[in-house]
Amino acid sequence: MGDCELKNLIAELRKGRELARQLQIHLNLPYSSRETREIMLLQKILNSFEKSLSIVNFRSLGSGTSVPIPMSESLPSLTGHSRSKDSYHDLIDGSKKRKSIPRRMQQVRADPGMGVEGSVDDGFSWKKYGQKDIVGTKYRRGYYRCTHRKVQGCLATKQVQRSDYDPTILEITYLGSHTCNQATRVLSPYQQEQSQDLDSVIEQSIHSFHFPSTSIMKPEPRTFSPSIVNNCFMSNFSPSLMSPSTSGARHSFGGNESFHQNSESELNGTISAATSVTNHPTVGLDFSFVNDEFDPNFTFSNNPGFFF
DNA sequence: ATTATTTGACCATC
DNA sequence: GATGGTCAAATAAT
Repeated sequence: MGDCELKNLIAELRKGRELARQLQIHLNLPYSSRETREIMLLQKILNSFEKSLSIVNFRSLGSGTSVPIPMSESLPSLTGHSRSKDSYHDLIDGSKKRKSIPRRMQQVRADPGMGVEGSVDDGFSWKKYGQKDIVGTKYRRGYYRCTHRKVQGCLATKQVQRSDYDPTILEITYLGSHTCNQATRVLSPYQQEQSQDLDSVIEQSIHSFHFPSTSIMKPEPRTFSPSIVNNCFMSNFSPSLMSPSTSGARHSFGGNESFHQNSESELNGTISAATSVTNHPTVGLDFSFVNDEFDPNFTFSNNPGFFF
């Protein structure tokens, strides 16, 4: 498929997706008052568009297109408050653009009965340092930091919270980039490049639509994606990038992640990390990577060829 | 005994 | 004052 055709196809898919979203808005939510069937249909329509875009974009990746993800532009409502003494937040406070936080969210689906949130083995070792009840959400949020924070000064943290809509989904927000040797271990430069691409691709498989309770309960509407990255999509990737298991996590929980750099800060130069190459079958998991609201005006200065 | 997690207090921000 | 993020003492797990 030529570039032109591909772009047209993507443009059409995006148009369809936006129309579906508009329909969603015109249905005059809150959803709770709507027929479940309507909601489900609408979600299916949106999911179809998202899947299509994911597939198409994956193909485009095969042709060498690499895609940066505007995660730092997203999820403003998640930004929350911070302590100025924290060096990570000092970075942010230095520039007034809070949205430039290297923040990344993904959703991980776990089979019922699987480990507690936060025990996900995503290839890095984390230490829990707190948990908090968050207003408007059913489940408390767990706070984790890299276990190498003390020794190596790694500032990477993550927040894990069970989804209100689907308790089997864990919403994981990664903050900051790993500067510890976890970030570079095992992976060869080639693998790191691959993992970056994988990360980019997965980010594009985002399915953005408003979930009812979120729109109602949170201060600002957020967009979430249901877990739709299907097996077909994921199976296209190298298993070595799929399932690390070198951290001390006790629960068998495969995953993949990498971290986007903060283009404006000292975080520059940190290496996007993926997972170890330990090859465990990814069982009982369904990963979904989440982005915020689609922004048609968003431009990717680093990559003019970016589609979504 | 050591390590990890939980919990309430504290602090910054809004 | 409400909220979210972090600290550190208490507790639990190994």
